[in-house]
Amino acid sequence: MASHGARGRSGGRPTLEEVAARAGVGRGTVSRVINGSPRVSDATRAAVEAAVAELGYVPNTAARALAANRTDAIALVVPEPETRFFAEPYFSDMLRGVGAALSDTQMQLLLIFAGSDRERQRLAQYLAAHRVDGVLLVSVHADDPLPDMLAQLEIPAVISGPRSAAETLTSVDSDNYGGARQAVEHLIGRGRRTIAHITGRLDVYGAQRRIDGYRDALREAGHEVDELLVEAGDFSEGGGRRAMAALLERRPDLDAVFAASDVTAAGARQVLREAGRRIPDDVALVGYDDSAIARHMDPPLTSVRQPIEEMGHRMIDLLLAEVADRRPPVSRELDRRQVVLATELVERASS
Amino acid sequence: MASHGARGRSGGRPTLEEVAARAGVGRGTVSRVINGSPRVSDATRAAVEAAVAELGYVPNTAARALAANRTDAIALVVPEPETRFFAEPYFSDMLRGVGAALSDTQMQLLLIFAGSDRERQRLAQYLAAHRVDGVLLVSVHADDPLPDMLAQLEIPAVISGPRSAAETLTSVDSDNYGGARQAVEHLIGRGRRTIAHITGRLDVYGAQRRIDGYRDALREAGHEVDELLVEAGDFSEGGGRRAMAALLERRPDLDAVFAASDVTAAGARQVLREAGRRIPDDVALVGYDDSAIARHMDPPLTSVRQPIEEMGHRMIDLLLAEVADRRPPVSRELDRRQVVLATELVERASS
DNA sequence: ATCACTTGTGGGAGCGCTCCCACAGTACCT
DNA sequence: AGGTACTGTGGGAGCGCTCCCACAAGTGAT
Repeated sequence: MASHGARGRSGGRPTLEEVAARAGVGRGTVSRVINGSPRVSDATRAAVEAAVAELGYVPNTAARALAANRTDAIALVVPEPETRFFAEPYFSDMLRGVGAALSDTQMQLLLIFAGSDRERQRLAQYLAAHRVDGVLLVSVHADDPLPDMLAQLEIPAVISGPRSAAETLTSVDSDNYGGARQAVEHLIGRGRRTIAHITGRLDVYGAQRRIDGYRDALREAGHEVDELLVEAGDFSEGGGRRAMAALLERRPDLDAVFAASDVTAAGARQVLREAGRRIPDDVALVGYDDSAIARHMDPPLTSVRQPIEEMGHRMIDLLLAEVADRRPPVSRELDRRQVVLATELVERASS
Repeated sequence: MASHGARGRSGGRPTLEEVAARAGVGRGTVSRVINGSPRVSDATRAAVEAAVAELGYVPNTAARALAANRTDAIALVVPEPETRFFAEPYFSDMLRGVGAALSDTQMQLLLIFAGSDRERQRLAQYLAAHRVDGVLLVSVHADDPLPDMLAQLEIPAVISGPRSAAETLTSVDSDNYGGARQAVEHLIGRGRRTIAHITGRLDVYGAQRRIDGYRDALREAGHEVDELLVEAGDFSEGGGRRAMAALLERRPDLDAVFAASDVTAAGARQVLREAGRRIPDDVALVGYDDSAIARHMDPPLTSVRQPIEEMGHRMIDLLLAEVADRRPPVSRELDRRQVVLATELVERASS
């Protein structure tokens, strides 16, 4: 029944106090040096830094968090049932950007899954406990209560993909409207006349914007918009199959399909093949996301690339700025609270 | 120049003390209830729980961490340059299992990237600061100093994929040897005679085990092992292309290829196509990982599925057990410190 | 009746830091 | 000479918890 381990024993990790003693200064001064305060003389700073190095001092995060009421951590909240989300390359790319942006800072990244009800409840606890300084929200649906909860708790948050045109949270998104236009204009440029669209989930704002882009591109090119050429999908492969089948039934004369995701396009491709349509000879196909699937599809899929990695980077930048500012939740210049990044069409053999 | 916000103000989040006052008990008693100590009478427990509910009390993590010298957090360390790693479905699946296992606990998940030197240095600081209770190590190379560092700091750690047969850390892995055998036996069963192997990175233990499995399967079937049929890859697509080209040059008569990853197989497939070989008619192709790419390849790729999600789950279970045990770093039963999970061959049109 | 445990409880001490007030020292005005 | 301001510094108080000691009350043996 021996007691509690190395707790409190000397020989453990050095504390601020010990560094102070070693450097022959007070506790406050060491704290100032550690935190980069300018109000320290050069000589003192050097002495403290030497002591820190000699002792191998590393600040105790918990103590700092308790005293300063901040955590130096942000959370990336994944509200999807994990299954859906991870299958997409979206996540990996986003994480890459987030990681890159974070590696310049002292911030830690917490990954929080909020798919199931139990997980969401735990998340609510985390947030209530202010266990993180800020939150990154990805892939949120229109009716998700999470954003409002964050606003109420006054926790800085940045969302990828606004829930609507009236999004109140700071958001970073790619230009879904412009991306869709690029895709459709490309198809028109290739001489396609009857261009169908398989949409994403209709409760996702970005999917709506892609529909808008699709319509406007057709209109401006002088094509009429036939609603029989638009079929709802859900970003999934199965959805792509179902939608493609419906479209072929309604408009067997179609000669191009713009799908709201690469996975959707993969589903559509299967149905087109089975129906004996050649790609791109009979039907041109364009996807969205420029995922690994697009490169490996047969034929390789033309796709709209979103700068997801950069989006992750920008989200972090904005979030850290909000965390740092803290005070003015309203007053700040509202200019760049809604960032929209350009997309790029990657042309491959499918169109 | 107003001062520091809501610090210390009443109306903030309730503390243990306030809950105690409300329930008419002492601080210690509330702490006991919160932490599920059995040494509390039922009546008192009920009173405290009521107070907790009424006040919406949530424990302050930082204070708890400081007082108890634990963090209730574990880190998932990704030592690869992020680029490589995330491209693989491996990561997503692993994360899914980890997330699932974690959602039953109070533990948080920290994601730490340790690709660049700066990141590695930060990681060392984290660990030195004991910012996490345990560490999950994925995808570690043979010469990585990380595991030893963890051992020295006495931080519980579990590694996915042992670095060698003599791995000292607790590890969870899939049966690379058996998986390779499955693949090769399958090809032999299909009547293939001249089966090549494109290996993974040779400094990865799992890749070595796959080579062993490949060789043994051939031997036991009475085939001779021709080293001209083995070419080193590196798990990447480019590596697959290079290796395939080399193999075709050396042994143009080959009629099957077992690639150490799906991505490698994708590279090999391109070269085979360009060389005019039909899959599977002329050359059968089998990959490893059963990733999304396998399903979407043309033809769909036969592949060895690893239960990566389950691996993530098991890793967490083992890690939490180590964290909970704490004391006996040596004495514990050593039986299941090296867990190996079975693989499964997913047959598709490529073989 | 006394002793020896056990069970449940209260509250002091202390975890390692940040914040801030106090104050010595110096510089520059009136 | 006195005032005012600023710079650099030390250290008290306190963040919200856990750990543990002390102790009251109950239980059963002697």
